[in-house]
Parts: sequence; structure tokens; C-alpha cells
Amino acid sequence: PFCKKRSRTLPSDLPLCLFPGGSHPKVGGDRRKRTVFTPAQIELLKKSFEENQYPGYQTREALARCIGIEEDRVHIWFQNRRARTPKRIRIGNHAAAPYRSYPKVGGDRRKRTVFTPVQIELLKKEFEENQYPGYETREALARCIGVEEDRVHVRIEMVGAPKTSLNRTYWNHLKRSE
DNA sequence: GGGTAATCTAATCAACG
DNA sequence: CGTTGATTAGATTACCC
Repeated sequence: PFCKKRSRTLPSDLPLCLFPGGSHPKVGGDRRKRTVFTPAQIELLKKSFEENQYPGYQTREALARCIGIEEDRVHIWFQNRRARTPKRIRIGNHAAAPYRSYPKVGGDRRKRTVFTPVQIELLKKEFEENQYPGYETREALARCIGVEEDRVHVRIEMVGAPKTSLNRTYWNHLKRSE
């Protein structure tokens, strides 16, 4: 029982920005199956969270190995945890300057993935056909080009640009520099 | 240095118990 | 039906070529 058919095209009229969270009825593919953490895993995650609310990649990776789960699941868990932690208790964030402090706190980040032209080509082709590939699609695509699924996910998110045909990040970048 | 992956927040959807 | 994992938009920072 999951929700159906991804739309092949963007809904023409209504801007997607009106529907954060992918709430537009026509978008959103099959989701990754919800992860169920064991009490022991939760305990370790919470303990780790108390020590550092912004663990870097190495830390997340180690933690993930320790509790036998993927690094990206840990990453998501921390994001959700922070989002649901009252701001006054949140360490390493300042409401006024949302992004200013995170690099210091976060520390190391994952090594930048470099896609080959062939990989880009395939990603682009898939994206044209479906801008919101579900989990199964992403997984298959990832296997096909030989990278991890979450890298595909990030990549798709980056490129996804309802507003323009340009890369979303690039668009923001240009907007900032004038 | 420019282009873009990694990361963040915020809001929302939706599976599980 | 509340808790919480997953998805998305938008924004910022770091890094490879």
C-alpha cells in the first residue's frame, strides 16, 4: 500500500513551491521503506546526539557501522532530531544566522563525489523522464551507474529545479552575486 | 575562480505501533 | 492518532578541476 504512480511531468500550473514536503498530489514516488530502529540503536543515537548535535561524516559513518545501519539513515535521524529539538536547547545553531555556524560544528564532510560524463548523462536522461524518482528507481539507477543510492538522491535534489531549467544551486548562486 | 556536491533548515507527508 | 522516518524546496558552504 504505497502511493502510486509518479507523475511523468511537472504539474503545469501551480508552482511546486506552494507544496513543500512534496505534498503536491501528483508528485512523490515510492518512498524508501520506513526504518525501524531498535531500542538499543535509539539509545546510542541519543547518547551521541547529546555529545554532538552536528556529527561530521566520519562520526556518522562510525556510528552507523556501530549500530549496523546506513550512514544516510543516521544523517536523516540527526536532521529530524535537531528539527524537533527546541531552539533554546539546540547547540550550534543561531536563529539569526541559520547556516553560519554549521561548518565549525559539523567538522568533516563526506568527500565530494565526482560523477563521470557517462553517469551524468544517464542521470540527466532519467531526470528528464521523471523528476521525482522513487526509491526503487533511484536504487536501480544507482546500481546501474555504480554509486550509492543516497548520492543519486542528493544529486537529483540538487538538480531538481521547478523554477527554472537551470541547476537550482547555480540559479541561487547567480542570484546572490548581484 | 566557476560549477556543483554536501549540508543545513523548515515544512510536510506518511508508516508504524 | 501521535511519534517519527522520509521527501522536498530553498539556502549556504566547501571543494574538485
